Amino acid sequence: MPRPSVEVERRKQILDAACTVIAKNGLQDLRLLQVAAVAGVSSGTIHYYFDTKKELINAAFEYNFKHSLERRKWLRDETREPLELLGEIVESYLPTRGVSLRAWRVWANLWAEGIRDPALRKINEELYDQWRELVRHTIAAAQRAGTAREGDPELLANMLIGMVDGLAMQVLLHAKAMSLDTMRETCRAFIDELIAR
Amino acid sequence: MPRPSVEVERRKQILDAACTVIAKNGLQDLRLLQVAAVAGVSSGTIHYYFDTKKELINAAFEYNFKHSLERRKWLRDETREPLELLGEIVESYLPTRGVSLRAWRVWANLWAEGIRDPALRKINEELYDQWRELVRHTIAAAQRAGTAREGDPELLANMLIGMVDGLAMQVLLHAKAMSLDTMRETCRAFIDELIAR
Amino acid sequence: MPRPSVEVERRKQILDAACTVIAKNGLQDLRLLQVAAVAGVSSGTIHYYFDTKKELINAAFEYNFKHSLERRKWLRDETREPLELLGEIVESYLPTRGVSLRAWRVWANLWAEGIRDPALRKINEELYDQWRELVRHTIAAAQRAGTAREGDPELLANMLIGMVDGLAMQVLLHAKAMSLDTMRETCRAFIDELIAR
Amino acid sequence: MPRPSVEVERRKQILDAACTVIAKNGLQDLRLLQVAAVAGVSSGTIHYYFDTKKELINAAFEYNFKHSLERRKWLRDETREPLELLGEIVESYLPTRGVSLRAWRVWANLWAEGIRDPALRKINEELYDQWRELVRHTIAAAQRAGTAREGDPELLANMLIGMVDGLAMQVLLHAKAMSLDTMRETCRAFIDELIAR
DNA sequence: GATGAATGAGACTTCATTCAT
DNA sequence: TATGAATGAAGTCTCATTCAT
Repeated sequence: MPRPSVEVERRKQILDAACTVIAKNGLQDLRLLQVAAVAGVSSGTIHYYFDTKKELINAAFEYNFKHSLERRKWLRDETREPLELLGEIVESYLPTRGVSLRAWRVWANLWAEGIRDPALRKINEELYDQWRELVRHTIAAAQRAGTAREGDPELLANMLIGMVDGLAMQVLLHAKAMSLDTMRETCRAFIDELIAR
Repeated sequence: MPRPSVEVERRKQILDAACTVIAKNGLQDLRLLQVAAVAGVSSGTIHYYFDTKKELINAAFEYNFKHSLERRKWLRDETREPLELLGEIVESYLPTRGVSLRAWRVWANLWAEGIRDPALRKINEELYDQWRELVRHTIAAAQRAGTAREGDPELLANMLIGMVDGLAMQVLLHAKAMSLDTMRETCRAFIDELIAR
Repeated sequence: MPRPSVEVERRKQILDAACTVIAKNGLQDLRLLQVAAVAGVSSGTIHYYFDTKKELINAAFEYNFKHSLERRKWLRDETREPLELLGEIVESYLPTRGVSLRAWRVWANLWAEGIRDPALRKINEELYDQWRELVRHTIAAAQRAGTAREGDPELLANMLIGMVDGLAMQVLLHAKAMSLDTMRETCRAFIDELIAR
Repeated sequence: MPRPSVEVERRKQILDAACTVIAKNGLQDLRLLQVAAVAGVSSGTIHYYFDTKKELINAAFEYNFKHSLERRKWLRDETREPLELLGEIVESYLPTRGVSLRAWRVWANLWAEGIRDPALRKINEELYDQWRELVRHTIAAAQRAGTAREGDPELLANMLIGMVDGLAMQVLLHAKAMSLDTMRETCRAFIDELIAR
């Protein structure tokens, strides 16, 4: 009596555990036994759902990506004031506590590994495209609404996204000169002083 | 009869090989035998100079960092026109071919690993501090020279550095929407349109 | 479905193989691969049951000790004539062929290693205590039975045990002046001429 | 200009260091680099004097043996009262502090290793023969002097030597029931009560 | 669906030995 | 004589993967 829901649920459970372990130990020190322990299953079960370690890892990166999109659905809100929305978009991308921090740490591993792995590059590109399109669209809306200056919205979007990504790495690395607050203020200033009219 | 130059030279040789392998294979797939092969020494020699793999890796990251500074000494040139110099600073940080690309790839691995390793965080911080100070100082000089608008130079420096770091990751990952040229134009635009008067 | 007997059985199998290899090669030249080969398992299986080589070795010494006790249970026989029993106790401790010889060789390695390892010292002490108590008790019984002279039974026990241990080493080392037979006669003489009335 | 005395001296220095390391670490954990360090020479020098590690070890055992004889020359004293001398012979073989303790620890390693190595067996046999002959001769002298009972002096010598060897091992292993004092008393009692008239 | 005992390839590391100096 | 940098064979240990249950 196959119960597909069980399989789907168990997969999620394992992938979530994998993300937790990647965030905590890095890809370098990811052990399937530890993923199994965190997921509360046996090592055999991991292989029942994923043929190889590589497959699990890539699926975990994909899971982390999908999860990020899911969490940010509400940012596609055409009724909000664009510039205000832009602020919230950035806010939602800050490496704060909890889920967002775990996601960023997983992402840092994807970047390092993606240099060599086309599958991971594809995942990165998907998120990057969506994230850039969202920002670009919101800036364009602000320009139409007259709250943002003229200027190529795609160019501005790339600036802002690059800034968020680069500063986030410094926050993750606990650079003294780049705390979470400083990052927030820096991004805010970019919006308020260089994008806003 | 001590041959001090031999030890120093051999260390460099091994560290350089390690950087090459990190850039090519990532930390994940770094094998000491491959480092040995690239360096043209035996595996025993690696351990003669470095007690453990971890020690070698950290020393390689340090080497990569010191090497980067060395290569950019000439950017501290007080006689140049500041805004022009700022352009060259950014240009020198682009992940172009050869040495710069290798350095960036090594750096991406340091970022992923540095989340857990305080020693690597320290290396990151040192480079970040120097890089930020250089950019801040150059922007301030441009403001004094009247070629840059008013505005907190530290804030602007953080924006620019974040941007470079974040966009560089996308270039390294071959994101279709962020080629090396697009990155260059984006950074140039930030300087020309938002920093310059 | 747990198969508890499998784990216990496999452990014994490995420990027995370890004793065989220690007796044959000494601790010095004990190779895990050889233990694995003798046990008929893979090297991985050794590590599945014992985290480190050291742990295996100590467990093997413990196993050798427990095994020795097991083999000599029958010597605690209150119905036997004490002096005759004493003779058989000594006889059972002679480094003759087979099991006893292997046990003695393992024991010689424990002695050399125990100088530094408290865990091994403890094992030595346990056997020594039991062995001394058995001899002391038997001598006392002989005295009560009137077949042995007066004299502190503990002192006599220590003399006899020391003698057995020291002479056994010479037998193991094939000293020309101390064959197995000479050892037997020497110990017998001690019992017959110096303990017996 | 060859100065043979230098070579001889250096050899002794290395052999003495080897004994110290064997006593401290056991054969198991003897490292040539550590012997070199204790001897105050380089690892290369060790190999200048000894072709292989095995050769050094065997020479060290030989050195330890010769050293023991040297230290006990004075025990061959025909003018002393035999029974008293016997007591001093035994006393000189107790594993007390300092030199004697080191010698015993080295010896314990020789025993364990000698089971397999004929060269070491030979060293053991030489000491054992001399030691037995000395004890036998002294007991015989006491019998002739009328201070010892009748009885085969070789048999009694073997008993006493076995006892000393066996008890010494327990002292080396810090067995609670066999302290140095208890060993001394046990051996004394054997002489006073079972050998002496 | 799930387990976990067992495997074995492969990695890091050690260390006796060599040899140019 | 003596050094110590360099070697590389060999060993321990790890861990993804398999498979009988």
